[in-house]
Amino acid sequence: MKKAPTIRDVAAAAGVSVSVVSRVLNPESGPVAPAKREQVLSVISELGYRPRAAARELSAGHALTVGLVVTDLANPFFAQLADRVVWEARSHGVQVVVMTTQEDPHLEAESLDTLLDRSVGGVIATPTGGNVEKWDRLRDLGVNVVFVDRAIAELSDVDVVSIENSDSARRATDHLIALGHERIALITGPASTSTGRSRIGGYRAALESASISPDPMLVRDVPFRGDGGGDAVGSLLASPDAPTGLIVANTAQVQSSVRRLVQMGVRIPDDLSVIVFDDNPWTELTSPPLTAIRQPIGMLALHSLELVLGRMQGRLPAGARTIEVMADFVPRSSCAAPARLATSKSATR
Amino acid sequence: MKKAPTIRDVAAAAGVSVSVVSRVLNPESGPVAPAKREQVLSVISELGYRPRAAARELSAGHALTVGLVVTDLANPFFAQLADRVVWEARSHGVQVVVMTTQEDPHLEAESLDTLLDRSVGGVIATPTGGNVEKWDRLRDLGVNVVFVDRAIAELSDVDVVSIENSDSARRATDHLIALGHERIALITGPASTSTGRSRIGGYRAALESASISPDPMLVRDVPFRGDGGGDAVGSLLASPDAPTGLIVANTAQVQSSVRRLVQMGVRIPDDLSVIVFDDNPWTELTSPPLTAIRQPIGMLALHSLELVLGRMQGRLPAGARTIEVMADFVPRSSCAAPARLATSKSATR
DNA sequence: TACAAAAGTGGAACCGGTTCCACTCGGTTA
DNA sequence: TAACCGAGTGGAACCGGTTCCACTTTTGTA
Repeated sequence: MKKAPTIRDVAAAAGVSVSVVSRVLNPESGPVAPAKREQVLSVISELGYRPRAAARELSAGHALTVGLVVTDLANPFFAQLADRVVWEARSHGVQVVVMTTQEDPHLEAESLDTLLDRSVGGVIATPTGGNVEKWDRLRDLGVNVVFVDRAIAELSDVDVVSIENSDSARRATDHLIALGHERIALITGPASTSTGRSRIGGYRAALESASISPDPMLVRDVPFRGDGGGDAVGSLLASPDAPTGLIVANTAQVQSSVRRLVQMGVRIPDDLSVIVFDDNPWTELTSPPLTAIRQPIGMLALHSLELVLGRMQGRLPAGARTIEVMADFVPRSSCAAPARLATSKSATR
Repeated sequence: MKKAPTIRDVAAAAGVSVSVVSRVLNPESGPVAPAKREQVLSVISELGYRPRAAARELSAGHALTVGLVVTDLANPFFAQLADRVVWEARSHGVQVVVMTTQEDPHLEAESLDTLLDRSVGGVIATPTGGNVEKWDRLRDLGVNVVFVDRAIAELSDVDVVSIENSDSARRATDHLIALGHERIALITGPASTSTGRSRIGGYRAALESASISPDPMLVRDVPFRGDGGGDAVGSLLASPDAPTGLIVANTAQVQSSVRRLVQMGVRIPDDLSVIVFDDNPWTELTSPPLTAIRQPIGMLALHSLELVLGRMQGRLPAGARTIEVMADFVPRSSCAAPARLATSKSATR
């Protein structure tokens, strides 16, 4: 087991001081005679020298690393987000430390402490909603924070990147209304999250424009974890006045909801028209392929990273920025006009 | 923006030397009087002191970090693997830096250099197959390497964790043979990978046991990236002597293959019986639900991390270890006896 | 030709931990 | 009572970079 060369090894081999080597490594930090620069560079490649990140971090006070804090990578949404973030970060020479919270504020707090130990320059996170003071402390210590997909009401001065939640929910609802649906159910994230509230808002706005009076029983805000989506589907369809259209706007619950629909043998779109917030590749392999709101995950990742890196390099003006990107509406075969039969059936009960 | 307290701040506030604080932090490194220990601990919690990871790394020479090198996190297999690795690592106080290679040896090499800069204690990787000398150099510099899912023939002295590839392929093949299939196609990973070869081996063994002569045209080893699976499906089914059974044993190509089957309107299992190597939750939401070989990803993650951490702590005997875990066979509705019609149709051509 | 400004260089402190070592102080043992 | 041992402590070097500063050598300008 060999030992990796250090900057002093390089200096000695090149017959210069460590200062010169360091200046070759960081060109902005001072002048070096062209001849010596060549000399040093050749010794570096000959020895295979690479500067230790830890040493650089120690003296710089912060690392060229960003933390990515998400619920879990088993969720395709976060997996793809992580994939894009890692990819973009790489092209900027930045590493990504991934932490998962399982939607548990306690684990989230632990993750933030760990990232603080590591002196990360920034954090991209989908916050659980707790730990308000912890996020504040993090920012106070100079860590740049960007929330993605969700925001926290109590932390209004944090950068946020998300899709246009209200607009997306509105478009999905409008689509069903245009097909003739009047009883449209919405399964969405907790009303305590900005995402949940905005999507409910967009849904309500669409109903109001169509002069359909909203039925609170048709709106189900379920937690991001657990089987809340499936349960909501079950209880919605068990109702005597069951909906003819369903929008699953809680990304984490799409799979659970669709699974329940399949298990119950619900015929789509005959019995129920369905729109899901998910661009999982498998949604078009189900039968029928599901009409979906596709979140432009690459854009979310790109903007998040741009914000974090921009702040880290101090090239962004002060003041929190909110970036909302458009989501795509992808019509497939899971929506149709409501069946006469279904309408009369619910009417006769 | 405040400044985080350092060990010297703690020492000063507690009226002791930094040595004492350090010994409180690392109990094995020396004695501390019980009274002073209490004193120091109380100052630590009062100041909210946390040791900087970079400083510790610098003097220790290596970090409490492991690198995870996979193709991409958009692949559910790697996403779940990463999820479990991150989770297990957390419970050991270890952080995970994720790097993706896009199956490109050049990007892989870059990732390894980066991990070296970061002085990671270990690397868990799905190797692309190239960079043999680079992997060697990494190990030579004291980085513990564990390959997961695949091995590299040229690197025989590296720990490997994978499923029982041969056995799994054999079981899938046996299942189709038992149903009466004789023309069974196999889509698998490149024959240059251990995984690909083992699965072909298991498949051939099953055929031989049943005295079915293998047809080389029915075995397609396609790259992990790209649309090789879909193309293979297309060309297999276009053949005058098309198979009645199909095993997709290249995890990365399952989605592409199934997509093509759906696009071509192939009736499953009437026209074709299908078994996939994938435990993607969506495989049971397709119609029909797909019979699958489920890789115990949690086990792969657990064993990989145990190996890496075990080596890092030097509590494992020398010599490479190979761990193969059993995969589950999950029968669903995508397999049936071959249709007479299909048989006669292919016979009449 | 004289002198100021700029380019180039190396020494040394510093970042925040860990660890070796010398030292003091009590209590045992010969 | 002297020699010895171990627990407990603080000083200082060290890990491998970066950066400030003092110093020497060019170069440019009056």
